[in-house]
Amino acid sequence: MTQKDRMAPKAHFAEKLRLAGLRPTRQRVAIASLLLDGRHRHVTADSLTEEITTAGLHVSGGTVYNTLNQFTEAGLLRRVMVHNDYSLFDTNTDHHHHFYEAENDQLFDIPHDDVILARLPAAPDGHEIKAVDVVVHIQSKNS
Amino acid sequence: MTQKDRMAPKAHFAEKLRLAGLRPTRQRVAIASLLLDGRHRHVTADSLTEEITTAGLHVSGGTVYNTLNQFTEAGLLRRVMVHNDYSLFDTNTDHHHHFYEAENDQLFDIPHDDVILARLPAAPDGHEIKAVDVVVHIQSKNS
DNA sequence: TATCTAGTTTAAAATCATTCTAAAGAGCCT
DNA sequence: AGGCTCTTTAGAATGATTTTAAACTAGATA
Repeated sequence: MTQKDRMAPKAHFAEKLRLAGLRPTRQRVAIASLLLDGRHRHVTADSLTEEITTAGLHVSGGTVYNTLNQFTEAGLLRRVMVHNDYSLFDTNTDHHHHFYEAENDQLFDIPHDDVILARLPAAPDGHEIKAVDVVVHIQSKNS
Repeated sequence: MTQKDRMAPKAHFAEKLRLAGLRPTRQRVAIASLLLDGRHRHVTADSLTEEITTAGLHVSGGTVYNTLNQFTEAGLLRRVMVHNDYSLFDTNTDHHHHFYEAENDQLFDIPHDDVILARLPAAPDGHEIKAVDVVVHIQSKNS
């Protein structure tokens, strides 16, 4: 992560979107510059809308949802499955796992090498493994 | 799994519910006898309602949801997180993992010893690990 | 640069799983 | 049986997400 990456201009994100097969519209570039700046975090449609508003911009609700789905499909974001109240997206698309604390609906990344899968099943006939998600459910000790 | 288990009478399920701290109402016993007969499968509120109807019974929608949640809380069922369109419940509460095929929204159990976690992270300070869920996402080879 | 067209955005309505509500019903203790 | 609390019920409400149809725009073409 270089200084240049963090300070990347709109053109940088437009290019990133083109490479992902997405037309770089004003809205998508705006969202990309908020989400794809290299910082690792977890967002929801709601929290992203807040960020957009805070940045003094406006993007319709439908577009926020569409964009999150398109970015995910394009591999720019990753959907994290921990509950089904609403969708969570991870700006870190590298292979990693999560801690999930249900009490406070909080999600934490698990440090890179802290999970080792010594054995995995073979995929069923005619199938191949696309990804392996490990979710470690935690709770505070005094509960 | 004995013949007796499979043919268990209502009284058996009523007792099971009592042990779980749930008053054995007509509806709960009916649902328990459908779901807790020892067969391992995955159900949704919708598929369960169908089963109930097929059995010639009727339980209101709200009660189906309540019951699934109560059974889960009591440890009689397990909630499986693979997508967030609707909730999936597993009648197998033993520790095991899953294959998930998004294309057809299909879930398969992973045979008991086919996943070995050789290393797990320590839970964050003040927390303890409650469960570890592994979901292996698969897709058909020709896609 | 003007024009065209397919892809996008928009606000609002629609969808759909799930939860809530208030009234009627049923366990279960005495 | 009487009574008290927990449950069930149908229907309304909720809330995240998707869809709609019309207005707009990126980008290619003339």
